[in-house]
Amino acid sequence: MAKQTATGKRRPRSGMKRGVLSRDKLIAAAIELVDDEGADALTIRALADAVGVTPMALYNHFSSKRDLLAAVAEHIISGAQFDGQHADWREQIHHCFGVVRNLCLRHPGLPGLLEQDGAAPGTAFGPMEVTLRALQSQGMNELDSVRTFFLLIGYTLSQAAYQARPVPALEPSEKIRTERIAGRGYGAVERIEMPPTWDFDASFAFGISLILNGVEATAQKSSPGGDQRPSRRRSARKEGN
Amino acid sequence: MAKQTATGKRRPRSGMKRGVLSRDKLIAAAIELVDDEGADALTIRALADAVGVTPMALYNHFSSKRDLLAAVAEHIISGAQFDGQHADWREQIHHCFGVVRNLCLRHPGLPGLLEQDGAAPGTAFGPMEVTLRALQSQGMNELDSVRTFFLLIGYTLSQAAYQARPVPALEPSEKIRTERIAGRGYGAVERIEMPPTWDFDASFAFGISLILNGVEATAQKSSPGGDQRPSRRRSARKEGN
DNA sequence: ACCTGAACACCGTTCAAGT
DNA sequence: ACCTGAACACCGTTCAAGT
Repeated sequence: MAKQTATGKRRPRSGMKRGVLSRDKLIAAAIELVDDEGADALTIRALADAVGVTPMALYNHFSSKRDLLAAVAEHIISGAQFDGQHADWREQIHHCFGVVRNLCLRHPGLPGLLEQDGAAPGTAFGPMEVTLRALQSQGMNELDSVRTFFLLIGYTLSQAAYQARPVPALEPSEKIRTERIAGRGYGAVERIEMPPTWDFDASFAFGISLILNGVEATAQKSSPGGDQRPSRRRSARKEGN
Repeated sequence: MAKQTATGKRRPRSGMKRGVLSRDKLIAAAIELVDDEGADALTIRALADAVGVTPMALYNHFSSKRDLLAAVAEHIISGAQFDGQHADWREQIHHCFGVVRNLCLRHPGLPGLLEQDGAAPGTAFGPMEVTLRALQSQGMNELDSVRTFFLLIGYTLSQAAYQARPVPALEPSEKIRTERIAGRGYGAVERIEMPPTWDFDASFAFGISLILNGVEATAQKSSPGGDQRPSRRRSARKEGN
């Protein structure tokens, strides 16, 4: 489980006196807290309480709460395998963001942690690597593959955050039903007949598929006519939209 | 500017004694606070201070902080025109989410408010209406158009939130450059040569276009071969991924 | 009906002190 | 090196009281 300190600062080089505390133990306790009671339950004081220690003791292991949050997020993510080894690039991306999503659902606090203060450092590099390889294997240029990665990760996190809300936040279908009364001039919204319960899995799969269809369509639009440089596959630099 | 009280509870039916306070004034002050100092600066106490009153006085106008946040979000959104009256459905959607995005950039606290506690009630109905109409005009069924709406709104909010961070949170390009050293086995990530500054506008336009390309491609995939019901255009119910 | 004042149960963090 | 204890400057909210 490799001791990679996110800050890289004060790694205890010898065998730490007698592990009453320690970064790893604190992170484990923090994850338990988040999983059981939500991201808001992870406070310095609550964590100190959970491990039977004074709040200030934590500052020997984390320089701030932000540092703690980043460490928790990184620990959760570092255990995941985003590369599904699929031959098909579409399956590869589907797998990758399925893993991201499952991580978020298993640890409901994760999206909140990632959005916090920009507490995700090298954290997103795993999914990014898989995505860039998959897209560039289809001939997409660097800039556009990074943009597409942001599209995929943004969508995935926002949907997972929505689904994993502490109080289920009204499922979309019920939300619509409840508020529909107030709707004025919202014909299309009022006309909707939603299923009794929202199928988040199917909805997410649909969204990713649609994006991947968009990738294929976008590639077809830019390549057949205007591929000026015939040599390497890393051509097609610009092209806004 | 219509007196629509979000809660619908205690609307002061007569002309309010002498408007020292009032929901509208408080909302205006709250927006100013959020715009100037970020979403975190909007606290009950700070708002009370800004209008020269005791914190508890606010509870005569809002039942809780959540209620206040919802009112602020709704006021910001209610002033926007999401329907650009474009004939082309793609332009229509582009305009709609461009407006959402501009709202978020002009009021940096907005994405935070919307993600909060599910504080967006009928708030999303404007963009939803425009999107559903546009998509259904292309023959997309109800379920899929709602799913696509969630894709569009999720992407838009996540990108705007990222861009509008209090401290610019490291632009993507710089983030990559800074962290690249630590990257192990992230070949594609390390190989990236990003432009000196990230063009958020172009990136967003690319993302929306890609999604719309995906909409067209998805429609083509489901209609030509397998349209079992020839009658109405609201066919093609299922089709997972 | 609207506002004040004191208080409660929380936060993250600093500082000085112990061992 | 690691932990404690008291304190500071904050939160949202309740409760009792004023007008």
